[in-house]
Amino acid sequence: MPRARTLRADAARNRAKILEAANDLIVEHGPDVPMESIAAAAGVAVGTLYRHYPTKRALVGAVIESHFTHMADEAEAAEARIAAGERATDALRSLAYRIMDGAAHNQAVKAAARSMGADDALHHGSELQRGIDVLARIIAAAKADGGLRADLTVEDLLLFFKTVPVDAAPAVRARWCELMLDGFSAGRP
Amino acid sequence: MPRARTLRADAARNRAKILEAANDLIVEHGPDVPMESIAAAAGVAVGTLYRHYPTKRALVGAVIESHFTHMADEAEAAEARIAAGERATDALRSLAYRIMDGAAHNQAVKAAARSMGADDALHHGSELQRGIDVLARIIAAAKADGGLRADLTVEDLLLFFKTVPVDAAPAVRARWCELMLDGFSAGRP
DNA sequence: CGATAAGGTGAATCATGATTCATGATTATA
DNA sequence: TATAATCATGAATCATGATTCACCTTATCG
Repeated sequence: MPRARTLRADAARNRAKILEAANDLIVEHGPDVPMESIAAAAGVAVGTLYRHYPTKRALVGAVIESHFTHMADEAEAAEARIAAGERATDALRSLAYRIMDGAAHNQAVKAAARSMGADDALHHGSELQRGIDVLARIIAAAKADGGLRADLTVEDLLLFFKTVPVDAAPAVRARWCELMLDGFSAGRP
Repeated sequence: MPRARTLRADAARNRAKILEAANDLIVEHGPDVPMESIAAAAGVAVGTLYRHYPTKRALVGAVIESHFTHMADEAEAAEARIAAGERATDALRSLAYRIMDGAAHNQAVKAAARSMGADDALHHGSELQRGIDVLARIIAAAKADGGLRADLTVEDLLLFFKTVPVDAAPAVRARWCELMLDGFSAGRP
């Protein structure tokens, strides 16, 4: 998705560095990282931030979107493994674990978004939708092989990702994931 | 728990109004409600806030503590019902639903705490501990009557309360609770 | 190699919000 | 009721952080 037309080489480089720095700092220091800090971390001046992203909200939105991209890719990879013969339920399970860390990060960024204005008004572009679509197919497949409770929906999965304990230690997070997935599995209604 | 000595009547009244206003506003408008707003909602001037709570953090801490008190009370009530003959597993289940809304609120306030400095350094006084102790006894009882997976711990429950989807609609929250509790029940390991 | 438009810089501006403090009420006693 | 503590008030102070803009740099292309 190139801009109007070719972006100058250095500009493209800076844009990437900014996005990365924004992600890192927001994840690590929470919603209130100053734009100045992000600029410093990216090795540019504030003005440059604003050339690429007109407001802080826009920057945060871009970071979120990049997470959705990552998650959607992860989901597609899982789907590919299913196509290659892996049991859908197992693929979903490992996908959940894989996405978890990404989701944890995403939540941190979402918090940033919330602490500003419209939290959900932020893009929610096609990337999220792409991920949701894939997820729906995987869920259907997992139900078909009998590993998932029949009433589980994509929304449930999304809720799962939404409630990932962001600040918990990895071990705690894994335990949480285990409990949650057990609630998802067939056996109960 | 009286202060140094008797608090002037009007002062006590204000103190209560402030705590209530702080709770309401933080829950509704998020971590960044200005002290001015809280003061206005409580019907006092900012200076009065500061007479009762030396910093914003202190105020938020007090609000959190009051939530812990509420939750601990709720847990004790559940324990009483068990003593009165209710099945422990059922009591735990309904307790979870009961605490959920309170926890949702509490999370909002915790977010406020986090957005400032030390999030866990805030009190965590005896009220939290009281609740934890009761919870532990209820869990033991529920395991005894065979309704709970054997490896469930108090920490798991705490994690559950910690991850309540704060901003979700009540129906969504209920669904989430159902899924989670199914993960807690006996049947899986 | 220039010319030039695209890109970068960072001090200055502007807004918001926590916290303080000199001054004016109220409540609780003697 | 008179007086001393206690409280309450809110404008002023101070700090922080987003955003802008007039002025330099440099990539790109003939």
